[in-house]
Amino acid sequence: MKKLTREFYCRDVLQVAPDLIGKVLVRNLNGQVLRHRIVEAEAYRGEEDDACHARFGKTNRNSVMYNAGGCAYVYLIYGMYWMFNIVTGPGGDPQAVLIRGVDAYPGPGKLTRALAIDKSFYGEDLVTSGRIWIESCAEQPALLLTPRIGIGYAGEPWKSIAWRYILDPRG
DNA sequence: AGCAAGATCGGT
DNA sequence: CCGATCTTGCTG
Repeated sequence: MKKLTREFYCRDVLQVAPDLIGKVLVRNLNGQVLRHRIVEAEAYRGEEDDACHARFGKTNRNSVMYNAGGCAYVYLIYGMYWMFNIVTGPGGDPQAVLIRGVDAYPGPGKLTRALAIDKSFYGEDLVTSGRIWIESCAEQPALLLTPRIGIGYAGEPWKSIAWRYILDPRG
């Protein structure tokens, strides 16, 4: 189990997002180390992606998406759930992977609640952080692809593109 | 300065 | 299907 490096995250989001499935999200909660396998993720790719938070350009909320890969993009949705994303790409182009589920906690709002991830993680660097990072696993598991969830506001083709990656339950 | 909508979830 | 709950960013 090796901690993922900067190079892993600095690739295009369409390479990183599927590669994150099966990897282990590690959270050090005041000395208690929680480890969970990532089972669901989605890619958000650039200002031209009509579902991406950067579709209107750089704003205060999404500014961290323009960083080089490896840091966290955390935001509040519906006034009560924190969404945990990982920025990808070489920098300059806003990209991020939304972590939508881990083994014990399916659902993006549930996993942030269980792992105590909140606004204080905005911009946290997963390459150097001592409280959250990701480790590699033995082998790349089989995946299923579907369109992204909860982005009905987006137009075509963005609404229908299969940029949601799920661990294949059949292995 | 005001307001509508949101990358969700849990209970009817 | 609907309400909770509050930040964001668009519009005027």
